[in-house]
Amino acid sequence: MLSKKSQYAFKALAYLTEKFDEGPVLISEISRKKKIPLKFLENILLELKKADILDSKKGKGGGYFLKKSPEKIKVATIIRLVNGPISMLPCVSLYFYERCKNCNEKYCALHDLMTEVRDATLQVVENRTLKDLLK
Amino acid sequence: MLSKKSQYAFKALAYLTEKFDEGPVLISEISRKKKIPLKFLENILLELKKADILDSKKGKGGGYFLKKSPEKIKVATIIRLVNGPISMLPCVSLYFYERCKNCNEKYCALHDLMTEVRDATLQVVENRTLKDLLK
DNA sequence: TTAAAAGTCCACTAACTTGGTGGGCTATTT
DNA sequence: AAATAGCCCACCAAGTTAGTGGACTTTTAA
Repeated sequence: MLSKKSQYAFKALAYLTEKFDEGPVLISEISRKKKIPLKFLENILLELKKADILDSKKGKGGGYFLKKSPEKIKVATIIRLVNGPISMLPCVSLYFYERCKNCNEKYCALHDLMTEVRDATLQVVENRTLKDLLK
Repeated sequence: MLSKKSQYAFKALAYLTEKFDEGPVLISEISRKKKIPLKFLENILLELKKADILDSKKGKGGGYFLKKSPEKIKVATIIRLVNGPISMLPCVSLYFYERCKNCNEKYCALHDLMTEVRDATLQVVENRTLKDLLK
């Protein structure tokens, strides 16, 4: 399951996607409109900024905004960033790979099955962007 | 990600699938062969028994065994039982559904996207059984 | 030049989950 | 009755999640 943090991140990003042409948006505005605890949202947006998804401006007229256009930001990227691995096992993860002890990957049926699951999931999240979060 | 508990459960079930025709298998044997902490495994097997996946016999010659034949036990069932929801959001879960506040399901794009992910995942795990964990 | 606006950073916390462990009890077989 | 093997209860340490509080820095505009 996605953490609440991830859900907040998606809500905030959807909002910033809506407002993409309107310049910086206040944290407090996002917090109010999307009902996300202000300080928690602050942390989330900062993290997204450090990951080069968002940029910000300080002082009057400041706020947060998407660094790239919404159709260039994949849903998969956001999940990995805020939520962590998409795969069900470390040994089938592309971005968070860890070798599994007591399981020879070459002959492990669970490994193969979870690779299929991973690919089915990626088929969706790698081909959807923030733009698809709008209707 | 699947918890260690889930990974242990799958390893144990794979072992019991191998030994399906050979009568009850000792917890201690599974623990030894699959390198799963004994007491932890005890809890897991008991839980699987209570969920009607396994059955057991006490006393000499006792142990655990699959209650149904391996090809009748779906991977999806085990995941839901030991790990929890397969969906990424409660509001798209079939077995652990919870309404989401601040998100009108009728018009929520994230909801739709996560429904797609869910279906892609189910396509795999609903159509594989314990038998497929063997090679 | 200074006050207000707005993001940045650090540190702390309560509650929950995960991955166990220990010890005794109960049922079954020989 | 003794040995075997699962059942059950309760507890624990470490990590994660979902926050909160407070001070600091940068930018803008009066």
